[in-house]
Amino acid sequence: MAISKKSTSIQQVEPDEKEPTSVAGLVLENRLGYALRRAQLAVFKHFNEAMQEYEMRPAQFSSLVVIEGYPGITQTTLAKVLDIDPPRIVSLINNLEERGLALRVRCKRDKRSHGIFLSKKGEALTEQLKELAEQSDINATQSLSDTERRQLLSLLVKIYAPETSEE
Amino acid sequence: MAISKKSTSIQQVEPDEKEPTSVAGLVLENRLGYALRRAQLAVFKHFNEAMQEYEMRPAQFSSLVVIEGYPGITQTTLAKVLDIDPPRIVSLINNLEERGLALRVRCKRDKRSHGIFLSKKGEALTEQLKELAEQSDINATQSLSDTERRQLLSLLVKIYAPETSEE
DNA sequence: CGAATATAGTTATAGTTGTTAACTAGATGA
DNA sequence: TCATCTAGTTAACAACTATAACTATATTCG
Repeated sequence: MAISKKSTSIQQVEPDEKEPTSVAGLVLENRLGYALRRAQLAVFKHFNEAMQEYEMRPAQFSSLVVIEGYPGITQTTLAKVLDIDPPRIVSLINNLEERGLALRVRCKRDKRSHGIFLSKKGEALTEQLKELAEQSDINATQSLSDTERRQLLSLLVKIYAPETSEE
Repeated sequence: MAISKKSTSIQQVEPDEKEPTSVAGLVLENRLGYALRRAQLAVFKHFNEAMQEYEMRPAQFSSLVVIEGYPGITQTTLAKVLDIDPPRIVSLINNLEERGLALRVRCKRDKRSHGIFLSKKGEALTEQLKELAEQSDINATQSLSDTERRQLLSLLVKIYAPETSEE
């Protein structure tokens, strides 16, 4: 229950003596959304450090992985798979193309659309970065056992893609 | 393994016939960072919809909850607890203060610092929103059982605050 | 056929967030 | 007292996301 203090009429009050430094004991600790956000930021921090020398952002890496798995995928489909808006795909692919990692190939049948492919260089880099990313995930979750990590992954997939996780 | 296609020399290629619409079967499905991000976005989406009529953003709500738990907390400490930068706190508290939900009280002992308190209105709203938030989390994770939800929360806390979760 | 409609990709824009540097007022300690 | 430190603030800026609108092609259907 809230601590009643007639807050609105207080003029001069000492800040609380206890100086908390974590969310321990607060309702926040029981909020799934908050915990997800904090955990996500912690894991991304590791990822970004691991990828720093490759100048690879999370969304760029995800794109590489999807393109590797579906060579020739169109930009629209890539946007659907990654659940991001089409305009974001443009600069994403521009960037990968400028760096010689991916390339657009105009589709013969439907000249509006492009198939996206990885270059040899892109394929090689993707292979390399996938291992880095996996290691980064493990480092970021060292307080978890392998079993716990697998459990966590399975629970998360159930949340964001409930239909595909029922196999 | 990557499908070899001599990508760099291709001029005209049909996009793949299969049109994937999810990350099912891809390496992405095994990436903890990606799964965390997608799940977090999904849960936040529910939260934002639930809070829409109150114009309450995640960080504002988190602040309310922490202030409720530690009345008189200073802005610096709040920043530490929420793990955000001090400049962000300023506009956050400004907003809550403008809306009559919280108030700064200059500390007698150290006139540089402010204790932050909830107003009566802020306390009442926080109580109300906490219930909304909990319901929103449950709605966002309907594919999870209560046990799974508790498991997930405990795993997440282990990641972002490993020391406090060992009790 | 050809006009209306729809789609893929793009551009431009702006709102929102997070980051950094620097400033002010007050505190601390030699 | 002077130098240094800290709490809070301001301002500038980089990054991300969302929206609207434009182009070029494709499709539908009278």
